[in-house]
Amino acid sequence: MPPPRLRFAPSPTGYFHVGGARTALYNWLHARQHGGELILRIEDTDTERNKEEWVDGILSAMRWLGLDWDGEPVRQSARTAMYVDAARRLYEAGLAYACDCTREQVEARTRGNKTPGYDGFCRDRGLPLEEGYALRFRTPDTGSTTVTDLIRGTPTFEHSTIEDFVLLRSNGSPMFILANVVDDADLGITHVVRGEEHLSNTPKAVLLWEALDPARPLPVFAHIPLLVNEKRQKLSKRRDPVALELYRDQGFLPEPMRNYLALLGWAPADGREVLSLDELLAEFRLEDVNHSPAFFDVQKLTHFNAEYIRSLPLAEFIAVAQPWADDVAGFDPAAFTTMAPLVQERVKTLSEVPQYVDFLFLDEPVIDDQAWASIAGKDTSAAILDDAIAEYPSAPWDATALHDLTLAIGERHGLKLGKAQAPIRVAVTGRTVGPPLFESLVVLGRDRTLTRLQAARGRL
RNA sequence: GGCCCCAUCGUCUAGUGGCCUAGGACACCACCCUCUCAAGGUGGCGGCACGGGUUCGAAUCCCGUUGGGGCUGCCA
Repeated sequence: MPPPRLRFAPSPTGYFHVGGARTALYNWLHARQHGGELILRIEDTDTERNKEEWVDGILSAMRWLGLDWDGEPVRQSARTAMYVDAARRLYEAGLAYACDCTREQVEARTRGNKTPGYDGFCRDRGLPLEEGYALRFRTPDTGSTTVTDLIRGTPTFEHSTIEDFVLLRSNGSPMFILANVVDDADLGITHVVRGEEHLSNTPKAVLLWEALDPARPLPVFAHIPLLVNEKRQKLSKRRDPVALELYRDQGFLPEPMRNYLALLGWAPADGREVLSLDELLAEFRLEDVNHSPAFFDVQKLTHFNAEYIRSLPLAEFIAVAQPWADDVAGFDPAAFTTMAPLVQERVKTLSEVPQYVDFLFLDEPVIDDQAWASIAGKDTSAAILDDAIAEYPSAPWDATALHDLTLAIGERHGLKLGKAQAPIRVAVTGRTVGPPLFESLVVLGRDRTLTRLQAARGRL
């Protein structure tokens, strides 16, 4: 079998969302695991809604995910002549006809019909193919078309339920279905892998494909289940906050995103969930993809992200996390490097990094109100701080010594270490949660620690 | 409304007629560990939408019902 040729065909009408990303991933996996090619085709035939910035967004999102493509992206807007030419051939062969009906006229005529859609009013009027007239495909009146789909089986559509659909708008520009089919044929596409929302349009595509070139074998179709929101509706660019870049900007890594997306609708034979790209490439099977829609669950994505972050070699974690910590005033790379291992095992997203280390860089910690209230309300807080202020100056400045010393201070006041460390943590970091305290104090230094303890004691 | 697709714990899934008293993961709860928080460990909660068939036997096959979704545009 010759290597397959796939295409990912997004339209630049909004930001690139996770549903598109998964479609791209499935296309990429199938192409690459069979030594085939992946064409990136920008479906920008709707000039009203397309924006160049969205095209850039698609390209950068693909690169971020690590999905490459072959050759230059194909721009449909640059291939209009080819679609119009195909339309003209259809018109001349009598397989399509010109139409001047307005939407209002069609609605007025067809109101109450059992089979909705265009009524074929212009079929035999012999209107010329020129500006001002739309071109419609002449759908067969009888018979049916069966779509052969790797995932769905063989859904059959009666021709009587398919209206004479528009190929060219009255301004002469091609519609999606025409451009789509002409391009798939011209580019030698062997597998059409796309979202299930296109399944209903596929018989039209098959009809068109056969009308254009009956000798050319049809591509293999694979309609993958939709990604849905919590209301089980198809993910929408406008409605749902699922832009890929949104996740990138929140500190999600591309690897866990890719891993999670692959598992939304597919699973390996055993129970593994963390799969490398190589493992996905080896084990993914398009024909094993699920049939039912999947909810995009940020909580599970977050879990994957945390797992990947923890599994990073320390140097790599520092490299990806540093830009986030760098935003904090007074950022100190050496101090950050020391704290990094303790931060790495705690953050679920990179955006959480600053809150674990900012106290090291700022002149004074930002004291969280709730955290302060939690120690201000306890009468032991002052005594703990007093003892620490008295004894820290002469203590060996290492984590073990500080641990033991603080443990002793706590016992003196009838507190376990968990309680005893609380006022010190809040005084020094401003928060009740954070990296291990005594390691933090070591990095902070004795002088700054004492200054903060005294400041907090004064505030009590 | 018409056409098409789909239906296992809250979520993602394993399951392709007997291995299922339905397995795993996320989330949630409890306990353990523990300087906070995580991580880790142990345990728990929780599901085959419903009704008919077929079969010695059904989550798995068939039919119907219900529910959800997609398409139905001179959007893609």
